[in-house]
Amino acid sequence: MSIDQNISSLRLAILCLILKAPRSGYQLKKDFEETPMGHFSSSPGAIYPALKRMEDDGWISGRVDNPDSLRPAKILSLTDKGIAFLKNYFLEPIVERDLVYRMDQLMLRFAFMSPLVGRESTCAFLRQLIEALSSHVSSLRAVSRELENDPLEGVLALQHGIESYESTLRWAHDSLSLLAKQTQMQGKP
Amino acid sequence: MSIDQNISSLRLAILCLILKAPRSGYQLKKDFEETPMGHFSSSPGAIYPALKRMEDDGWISGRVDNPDSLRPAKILSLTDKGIAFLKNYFLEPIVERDLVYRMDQLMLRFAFMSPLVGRESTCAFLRQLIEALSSHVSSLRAVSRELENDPLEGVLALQHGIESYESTLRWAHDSLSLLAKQTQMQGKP
DNA sequence: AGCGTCATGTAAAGCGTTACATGATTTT
DNA sequence: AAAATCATGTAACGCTTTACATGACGCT
Repeated sequence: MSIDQNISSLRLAILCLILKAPRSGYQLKKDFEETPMGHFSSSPGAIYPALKRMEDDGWISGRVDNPDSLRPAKILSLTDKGIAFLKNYFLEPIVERDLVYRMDQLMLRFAFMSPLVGRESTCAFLRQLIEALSSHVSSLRAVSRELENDPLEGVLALQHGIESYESTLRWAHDSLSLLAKQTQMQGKP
Repeated sequence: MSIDQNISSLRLAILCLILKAPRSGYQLKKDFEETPMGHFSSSPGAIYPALKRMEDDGWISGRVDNPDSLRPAKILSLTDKGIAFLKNYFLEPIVERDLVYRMDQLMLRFAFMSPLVGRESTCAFLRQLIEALSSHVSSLRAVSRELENDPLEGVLALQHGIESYESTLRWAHDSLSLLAKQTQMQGKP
């Protein structure tokens, strides 16, 4: 079903950034070091090989800017294939696996999807997220109830997980209201 | 300073589980599949090599249970060296890096440290965590304030990060009160 | 003259994922 | 009799980390 079974978070973060605006490997490195996207940590030994592989895959292509300059930078842009990939990726349904293993990728999707697939799809994404989170929290609570004679610290650690998902759930509700309101206002100026 | 620069989450999770009670590779696999520790996902191709490496490092050692049985299981226990490693690891100070890149490891520490280093140290751990989280949230809020003309979705994604840390902060406060109360009560029966 | 930054990479080693392999036992 | 479970692993591949390497430019 899903076109990409697995894309690494680093690859996705890179694609998202050069979707927003084409840039060089060095600029990507800076972005990861200096912005709140920091936890897609990255050394040149991760970024440059990743760029090469994605160029080989035909998702991005580099063009040397200012070839005469003595310090030429290779500016990377998405190819049509790369754009198509991202579009498909952004529109995939959310499954429980995503919540547990790939929350970071869900947040990347949310932060970067609107320009490519529209605000409507972003709202749909949030509605799916709310659905998935609600059901996941319920099942975690069920597990928690069965842990009554486990060590207190273990129960509390699970409690932390539950509260994190609940916090994300509240955030999704709030963000959805905000986006929905803004989208309406854009419709009626 | 820090004795272990980097231990993988899988290695740490395995050590914690066999600290709680010695067990086989297969049992570890089951634990990761069936308990809320699920996100230390794991296939045999991850667990068995990790066990082998940790045996080579001298942290754990295996003893075949029921050697006569046709289905012998190799039960792994911590060595003295492994226990010493874990003890040191549990007592390391919390740094901002841990919050951003290794929250899962912090939760493992919390869940499993008490039997080895005592409730007092666990409370100290929570106090450090509260300290680190407070300061991290402040700095994220400062970043957020500078993002006023960025796309709404980007700002909201950062907001999600902030709220997650705040939720963890609330949890740490609550857990500390609970543990402190319980520890007191154990003192005066 | 030296240090920091721009800019791109390579090499080695370890870790994780997916898939495959084996063989006995228990359940349906 | 077939399927699931117990129990342990290996092989190939890709990704990440750490460290190293190169060279030009800009500031002090």
